[in-house]
Amino acid sequence: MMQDFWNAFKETELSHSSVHHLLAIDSLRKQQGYARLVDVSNHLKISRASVSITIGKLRDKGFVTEDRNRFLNLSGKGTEVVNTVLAKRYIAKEFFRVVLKLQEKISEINACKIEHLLDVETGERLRKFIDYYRSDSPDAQSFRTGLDRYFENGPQT
Amino acid sequence: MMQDFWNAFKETELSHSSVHHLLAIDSLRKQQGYARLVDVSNHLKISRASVSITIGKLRDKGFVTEDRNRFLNLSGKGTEVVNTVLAKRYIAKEFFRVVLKLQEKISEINACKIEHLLDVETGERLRKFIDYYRSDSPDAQSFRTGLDRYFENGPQT
DNA sequence: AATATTTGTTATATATATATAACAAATGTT
DNA sequence: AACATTTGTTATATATATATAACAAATATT
Repeated sequence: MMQDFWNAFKETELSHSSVHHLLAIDSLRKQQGYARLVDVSNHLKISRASVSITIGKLRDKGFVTEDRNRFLNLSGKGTEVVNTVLAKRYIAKEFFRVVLKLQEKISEINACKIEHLLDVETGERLRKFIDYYRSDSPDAQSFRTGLDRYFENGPQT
Repeated sequence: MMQDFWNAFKETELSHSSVHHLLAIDSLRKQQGYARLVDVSNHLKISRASVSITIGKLRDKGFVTEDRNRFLNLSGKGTEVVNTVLAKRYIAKEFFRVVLKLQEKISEINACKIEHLLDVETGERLRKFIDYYRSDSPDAQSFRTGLDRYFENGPQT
């Protein structure tokens, strides 16, 4: 009983790899309007065989659906997972790009690395921080200018 | 030839798990002056068998040494890895704790999650950011005050 | 010293994430 | 329609990170 509950609970926990499969389906559907298994395979650069197994599990767990023509889609649950992760990725990327002023590409890579590790509270706090940092408040404006100078020239003793 | 070079190069790449074994040895030696296999096992809450295998590999790769009495220590290489990771962990923790004002514990957990993912450039940039954020510059001072208020009260339209 | 406990190793097993090979089903081409 | 290619599945294999069990070696207790 306890065991069943625990397993049901854990059903929602997805590995980093599984989440990437969901993100691939989302991304492909947004880009080209559909996502077949082979598309996911190419997108992630993982063999069809491996993708087949992972998608099979995601289907069993109810994150992914498949229509008569084998086109893949996300269920409500799947969409929720993807949106949550994308939101965190976006926040993290903004931080690296806008605050730390790292290159677009590096910001993207860093964000992908940590997106799935941020808990909700941390994500929200980071969001708030960035909001304030980018705001029109005079505090924030002069802090940005000062930070820029500091990044370029270091401490001006 | 090319292959050998590549393998030699990759020898330096350690998994997250392996790095944690090195960190455990470091931490134990700092705390209690020595680190045996069983201590690492207890510290990481991983079976002795598993630790034995991992430490064996780390010994072969030259990250860990063992004296006549089987006490473990880090080699120069091992120490370097540990110091690099600890520096990143420290920076990340400071960010969560001091800038985002998250709890000590949560900051620690977040830092452990991402410590091994930060590249050098990002780590340095984050370090610089925190330095400026904490500085006595009037910019930074009023930004901190404004941010605090924002965290507590949200946007004051 | 004899016995008990702790420690480290080895063998074997599991789960995850991947790969290749073989094959059937679907699709496309001539 | 016949043949070729693409697609998805299944079987089998590898690497990593773990576990338990059994056992030998070291250490501690009586």
